[in-house]
Amino acid sequence: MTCGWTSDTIEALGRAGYRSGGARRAVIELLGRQDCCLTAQEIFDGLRAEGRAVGIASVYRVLDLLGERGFVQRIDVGAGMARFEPVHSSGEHHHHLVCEDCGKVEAFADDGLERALHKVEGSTGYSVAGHDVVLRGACADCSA
Amino acid sequence: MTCGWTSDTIEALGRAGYRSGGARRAVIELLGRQDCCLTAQEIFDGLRAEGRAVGIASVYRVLDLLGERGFVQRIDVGAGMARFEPVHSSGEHHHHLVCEDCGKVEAFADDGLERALHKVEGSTGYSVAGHDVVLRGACADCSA
DNA sequence: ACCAGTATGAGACTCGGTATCATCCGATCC
DNA sequence: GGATCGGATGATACCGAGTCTCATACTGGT
Repeated sequence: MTCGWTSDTIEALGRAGYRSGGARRAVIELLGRQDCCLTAQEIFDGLRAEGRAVGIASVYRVLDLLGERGFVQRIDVGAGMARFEPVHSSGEHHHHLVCEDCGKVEAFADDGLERALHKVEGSTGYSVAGHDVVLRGACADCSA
Repeated sequence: MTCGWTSDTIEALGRAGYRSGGARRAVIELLGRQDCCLTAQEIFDGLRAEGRAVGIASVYRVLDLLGERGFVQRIDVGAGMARFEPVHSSGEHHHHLVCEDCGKVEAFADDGLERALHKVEGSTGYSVAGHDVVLRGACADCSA
């Protein structure tokens, strides 16, 4: 899971002429260890917890850069703050379920849905770069 | 388009025991005249432009109430602010295309997509209350 | 080791959204 | 119609996510 993304990303940025400062590497390594989306604040806290004192501004800077370059995806589940997650080069790709009670966010993937989205995207008149799907509801725990 | 929603909503709130103050009615009437989503700020400005000096707090209060009751849907297209639009009782329902260049937001609807979503929703383990789909890309004008 | 220029972190700042509170006004009772 | 009660309203203080700025630290090349 973590395997390739972290090193691929660091390498690709290196090739693109970016210097490898400590903060950028730390954020990328932490992101590479995740399997679902994190908020900027969670990344900041996670790094502090590891004893790596990055500035919040650097976290946003790195996320911005990675977003531009397509290495992370920005996700908006509507809680007033953005979430970020690694984009794996395999093209594998998922969407999110949000529990409106406890705030939990989970991932799901569905081929039928992707096909339907792809079909729609061709007929919009936009050149569509990406899509987000968020299902809102109550998770198994909360609906009990 | 505007037809039923405005009066339906005002009536339903009346039946639910809410008093019909001027600000609430003004917000509902303005929303009823729209065919796509507005930000709270746009609603606020729109009402000021009409000479109806509502407070921004009232706009949010009304949107909150209408959201709870299912009369408006809150939409997050990721520009750092929420958008709101009327939910028509017909069940008719659409999603959004966002131009990442100019920020324009448009609506689209697709039955195949709805079917695919519905199918996924049954298999998640969540009791899904709703879904949002956002397609991001460049509109016809901007991609030219 | 030196230099040029990028990366970083602290903190000020912006702005969407929320909370508070005194005042207003609509509905009801008389 | 007028008094009264309680919800509705608007101004404003406040909060917090995210951005901007700038002095300093560090990287990579020489």
